[in-house]
Amino acid sequence: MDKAKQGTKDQVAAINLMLSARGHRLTGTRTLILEVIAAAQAGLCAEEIYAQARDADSRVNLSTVYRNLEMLLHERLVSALDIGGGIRYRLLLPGKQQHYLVCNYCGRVREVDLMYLAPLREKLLIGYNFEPEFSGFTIHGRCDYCRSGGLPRQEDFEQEV
Amino acid sequence: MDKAKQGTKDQVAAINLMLSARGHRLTGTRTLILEVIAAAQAGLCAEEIYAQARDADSRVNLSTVYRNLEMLLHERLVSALDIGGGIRYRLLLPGKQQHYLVCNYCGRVREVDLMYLAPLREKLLIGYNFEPEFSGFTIHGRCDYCRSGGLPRQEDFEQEV
DNA sequence: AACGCTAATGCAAATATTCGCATTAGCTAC
DNA sequence: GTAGCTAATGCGAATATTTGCATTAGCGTT
Repeated sequence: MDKAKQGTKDQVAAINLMLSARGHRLTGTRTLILEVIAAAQAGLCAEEIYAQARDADSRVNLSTVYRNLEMLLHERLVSALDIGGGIRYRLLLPGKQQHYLVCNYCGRVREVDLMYLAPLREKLLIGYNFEPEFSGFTIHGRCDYCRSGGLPRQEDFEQEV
Repeated sequence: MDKAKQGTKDQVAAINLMLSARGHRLTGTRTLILEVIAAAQAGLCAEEIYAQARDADSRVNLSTVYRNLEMLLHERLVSALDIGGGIRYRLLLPGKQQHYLVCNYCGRVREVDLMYLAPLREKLLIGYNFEPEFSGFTIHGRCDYCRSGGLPRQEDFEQEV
């Protein structure tokens, strides 16, 4: 087994532990779905996850994929990001939190350092006793490029995130 | 004509001006859809907007409603908020920006004062030359009630926002 | 007022997502 | 290891949302 595959397996094992601790059952289909998401470099849409999982086990059903994605989102183990062209899901591992700046004009996406969000967290805690869960958090706006005279409102710009 | 209706008409006229200035055409269907959204107290889902617009003109089509909602979101004239039970749309007027704290555990929603977000805006501008557009912005997390021992993970809690 | 360009519409069909329900299979307790 | 409970699954059907395309109708120009 190559290294990448082993890394995927390890990640999935870790997630399964977490799911089990939170009262979810570890099923074959669920593990399969997790493996597909963990192995992917970029974010995958529901249909892609379904297609790849079905390659491994033809009985896998699309609605099960959707149900698992919903659960994994709720447990904050995957993130969902829509920058046009549908929602794409990716693994959200502890220690490697993901926060995005998404440009409304050209679609470019970049990550924000958590440090930018930390003070907001403190203030929301103090002001509202509200504890934000920033995993997979996205902020929309106008990016450097578009503010600096880049082509405005260029649609359908996509990039690997 | 009663006062509320006049207020709605005024809002729609203001929005139409803005749309026109941005190169959109002012059509009957579009104005109808705007009137429905402006008249509503709470947020409406696409289907509700469709139903009400169709009452006024039976030829209105659901896909036109979706296309207008997409455009209005893009122009930041309406906000979309999903707290379970589907996406609900509402008017987003200048001077009355809306930013929400949404609890992931009980579903409660409350508004955040823009003042909490202002420093983040400054820092994103300085650090990334990124200008956030916070209209209709939502932050998910765990609310006061749920942090203070409220029933955890109570689903399907809904309230007027 | 008529003309031309094309955004916007309505309609139908294609996709995407959710739901109800009978069945299966993890997990716990014995 | 087996029995029982019920979360999770697969399947089909119901909704929700998007898309392609021919037609209509704003709006600027003449």
